[in-house]
Amino acid sequence: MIHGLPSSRLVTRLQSVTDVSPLTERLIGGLPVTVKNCEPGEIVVPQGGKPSSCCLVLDGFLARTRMANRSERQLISFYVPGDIPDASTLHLPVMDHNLIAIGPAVVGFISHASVHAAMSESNELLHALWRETLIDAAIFRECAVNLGQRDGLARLAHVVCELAVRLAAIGLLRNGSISIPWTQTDVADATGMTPIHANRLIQELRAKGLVQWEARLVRILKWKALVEVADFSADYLHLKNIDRVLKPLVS
Amino acid sequence: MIHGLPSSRLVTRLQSVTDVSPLTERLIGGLPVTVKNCEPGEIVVPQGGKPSSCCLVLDGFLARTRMANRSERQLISFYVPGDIPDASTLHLPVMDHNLIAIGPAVVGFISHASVHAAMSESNELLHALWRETLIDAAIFRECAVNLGQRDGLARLAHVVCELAVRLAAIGLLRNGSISIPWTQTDVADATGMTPIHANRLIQELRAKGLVQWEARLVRILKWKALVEVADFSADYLHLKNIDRVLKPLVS
DNA sequence: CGTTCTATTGACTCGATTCAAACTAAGTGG
DNA sequence: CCACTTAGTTTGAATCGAGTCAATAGAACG
Repeated sequence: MIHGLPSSRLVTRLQSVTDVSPLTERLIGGLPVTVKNCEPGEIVVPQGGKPSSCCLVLDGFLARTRMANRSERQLISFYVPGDIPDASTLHLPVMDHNLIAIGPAVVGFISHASVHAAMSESNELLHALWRETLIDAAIFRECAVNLGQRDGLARLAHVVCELAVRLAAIGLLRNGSISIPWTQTDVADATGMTPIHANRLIQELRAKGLVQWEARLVRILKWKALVEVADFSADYLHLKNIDRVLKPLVS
Repeated sequence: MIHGLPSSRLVTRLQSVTDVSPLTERLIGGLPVTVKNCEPGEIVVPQGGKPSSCCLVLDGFLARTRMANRSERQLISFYVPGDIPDASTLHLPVMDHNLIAIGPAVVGFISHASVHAAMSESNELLHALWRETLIDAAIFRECAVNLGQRDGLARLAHVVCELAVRLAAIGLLRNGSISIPWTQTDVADATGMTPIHANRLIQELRAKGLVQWEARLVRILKWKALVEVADFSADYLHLKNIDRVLKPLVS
């Protein structure tokens, strides 16, 4: 459930990176949002489409996917509440990838026109949204490093670490657990391996006592050891107060 | 050698994506540029640094690299003349990766202050630079798809295809060849494999008659077949007049 | 003219995929 | 309420791509 204005999710997210002025917060609060419930697996914004609005994740998770060889799906990044995964359509009309719902999700659509209008009133908002797209890009880069240089177990652990930190940053980490309704096939597509192999590596993480991974709830048991296995550093997420964000994980 | 103003490289690049108004062109021409020659392998902009200027590639090639496991280097993307690889520093102060020179390169530094000043005079320029960072992000995404889903030969072919199209788009493709002073180790780091394996796959591309790969000159012999092997589509580069760009390659 | 960097080749090993199949959980409809 | 379907997870065995180790050959450079 979403309390208060849908757009408060966005404010929370922006505040995890930088301070937000009252003016900008008011402008965001004034944005007209069309809320939509999405089915698990639903294509929220399709590749090849030319959307005239941006989509803001309000609840649940989205993911960015692109096909290779007409059948292999690479999952490039996950999106959590407060993220605007298709902010790129403000300046690149055609989507070159899909945005899909991982499990049931709630999104809000905000027309490009109203976003542009708000940005013209607040330079801070403009820079904040640009910055969001840049952090998104940093996540893609880390995804490339992950897929190109780390072995299977590290890739898997890295995805868990990133999601944990991003959820912690917006206050959605519960009991040191991330609750995301992904299937092992989703995990496999995110880590560039087969579902069979993903399954075996999940078992290995469990056997090492690093995580508790039951159904779709992943509880982090040994954060430092997991970070070590994952070769994870949160620098690329460009969060402010990173120590405070990590505190509930380190314990 | 660079003819005319150094910044004309940037105008050429921007024009490959969208039209550029005379005002914006004039503003770009008025940007103060500090030119610097870079040694092969030199770190042009270091990870962890907080640059106060943007760097514009004038001649030669840069590459974006990030380390994994304290020793493995992933090469995420190449930069060609006209690109501004660190435009992200306009809004994210800390570099989370390195920019290095592939072979000798010439870059121009433009202070953040003067870029911001120019953007405040031309909304078009602001949107164009934002768009540049978004296309950069699209290249990272494709890099992730490449590393995660394609086999070695396809990854290698894909890197060649992308560079060929990007060079063609700014008129730097000569005789259907790309002339880039990379080592096979650079190629290996870009494709997520060992130099030994990169060498074997380069030989395979040669054996299939797709490319002529001698020293650091890669001539494309069979574009369509190479695209087929690479599973390449230029959509993610968001170029205008893509057919005209591809013409010298298809022949 | 030796030193260093780069390219190439061969043999061996191992991680990851493929193929095949069993098992669990959750719906669905008769 | 129970067969039946479907989606997801788990296990095993065989194969193959890619990495490692080792060594040589060539090119570039001071």
